[in-house]
Parts: sequence; structure tokens; C-alpha cells
Amino acid sequence: MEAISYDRSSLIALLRKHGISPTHQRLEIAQVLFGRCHHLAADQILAMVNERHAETSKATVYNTLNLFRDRGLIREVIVDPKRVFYDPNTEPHHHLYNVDTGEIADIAAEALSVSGLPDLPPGMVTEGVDIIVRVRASYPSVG
Amino acid sequence: MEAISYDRSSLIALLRKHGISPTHQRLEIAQVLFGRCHHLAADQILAMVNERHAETSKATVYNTLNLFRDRGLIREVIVDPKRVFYDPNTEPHHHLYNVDTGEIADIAAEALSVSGLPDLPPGMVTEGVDIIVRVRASYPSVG
DNA sequence: CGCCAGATTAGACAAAGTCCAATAATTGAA
DNA sequence: TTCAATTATTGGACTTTGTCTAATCTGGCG
Repeated sequence: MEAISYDRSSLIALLRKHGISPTHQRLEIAQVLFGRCHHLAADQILAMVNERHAETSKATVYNTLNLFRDRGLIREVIVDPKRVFYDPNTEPHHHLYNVDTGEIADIAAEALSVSGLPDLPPGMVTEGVDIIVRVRASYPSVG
Repeated sequence: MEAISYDRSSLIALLRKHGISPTHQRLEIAQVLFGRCHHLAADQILAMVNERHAETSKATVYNTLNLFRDRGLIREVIVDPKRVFYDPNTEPHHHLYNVDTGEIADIAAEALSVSGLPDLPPGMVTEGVDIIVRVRASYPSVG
């Protein structure tokens, strides 16, 4: 409900820095993404943005998320086959995914280290390494 | 086209071992999954199974994939937000994902080592650790 | 003011996957 | 083998996530 860490003008600056004109709808979406530190799916963002009074369409939410992603403001998190989550944290880091509840938590990149990555075929470059730790409650279906 | 490493009777034994009655359709699907060593999506499996002459419905393909997954015969690979891939290799291992072509290749688990996994909250257990190395051609859109 | 590029929109559309009620196949028992 | 009960399969309707399009709106600038 509270905890909006970015005020309007820093969000405007953030968008401008990435070459994005700060429209009303984009600011609303940015506020939802950067204000609450969560991993949100498009439908959740759509709902949150229109909580007070409807002013942003589904198409705009999708357009904006794709734009933000292309411009490097946010990152997609692919853990749930049903929908994409968006992560306002673009620093290298990994994820803990609760398969029961769908909750996603961050794991600091420095905490983890991976060794033994294979050589890539020539002409290939690594775009990123995603590590997903899938967890669940230890009493899955109590007998 | 070739390379069917499992014959009918070993597939039947495999299904039986997992408590699955070996129906005609399930055997066809198993043959596609285990015969060619690929990561396949449901629609590809549907197409391959009906290549010669249509005999298996979409519903059955999905039912069967979910059944095989629940019984531990195959594993889901979540790398593409558009569709789930199914992996007949259930041994621990990781994936190299070509974001341009959608190709998936295995990385042996022994090749990689991860250290620094965080302590889990009490009452939680790890179901698995997925590592996805996303790669692409080094000349994405030559500027 | 009026122009124009860019942004937004509703709603049609597409693809992946689920669900359901009807039908078909398999199995075990006699 | 035959029967009945259980289990599997099926077409098609439905849901959900996301894209596309053509029309409309907006806002900056001369």
C-alpha cells in the first residue's frame, strides 16, 4: 500500500535516461514496478495500475512492459509456464521460486557461484545465466 | 527420421515400471519422446505422433505429458514463455538455450558446480535447481 | 491555432493448455 | 470368451496470456 521509493520526478528521469518519453500511463506502470519491490505479472500490473480508477488499457501495459524490457529497465523472469514475471532489478542475480505459492524471491548474485560453464560454440555469446531454485513446503500433501 | 533407441517392449516395460498402462497412444508419445533425443513441446509431439495418420488427440497428448511428468518419466523445461518443453532426461542436468532459434541443449550436471545456495526458510525443501545459460549469435543485428 | 509523430485504445485475434461429457478401449473375473 | 467396471480417449468449448490493428487521442512546435 505504501512504500513508494521513487517519486514522480525520479521516475521521469529514469525513463528519460533510457530514451523513453514519460507519459502518464508509463509513469503509473513504472511506479507500480519500482515502487513495490516485487516480481509482478502483466495482469497484476494492469490491475494495480487501474486500482483507483481505470486509465490504462491492457495493450498499453503489454506495450510498456516490452518497451521497458527492450530498453533494459526491467528484466523478464521465466519460471512459471503460465506467465512472465517482470523484475525491476536488472543487476545480475538469481531466483528462489516457491512452486506452491508462486512467490519469487531474489538471491544475490554474489552469494552464488557457478563454475564449469561449457565452452560455447563459436559465434555464440552468453546473454545471461539464470539460476532458479525451486522450493516447496516440506509437507507437500500430508497423508 | 531414424534413431529409435527404444523398441516397443522396452517402452511398455518403462511405462509399467512407472505404474502407467501402456495404451497405444501413450506408446506413440513415449516413442517420440524417448526415440529422438530432443526437447519437444506439446504441439511438436502432437504433430509427430500424427505424422503417418492421425490417431491421437490434443487432449490425450496433454493428458499423457502431464501423467508422464507426474510419474517422473519426463521433466518440464521452462525456458520459453510461450510453451513448455519436455525432456526425457530426468537425471540432474542443466540447459543451454538459444534465444534466437529456440534450441535447447543439455549441460551435464557434473560439468557445473554451484556454491553458495542460501539457507531455505524452515519447512521448505528444494525441489530442484535449474540453470539456464541463455546464448545467442554474437552478431544479433549488426549495426 | 493546426500539424504530426508518437502513444493509447478497444476489441479482434492467436496459441497454449484445460475441462467436460460422451464414447471407446482395457482389464480382470468368471 | 464374454461381461462389466474401470480407465483412457476424444472433439470441442472454454480460459488465459499475449499480440495486432486500425482508429483515436495527445502534446510539442512552428
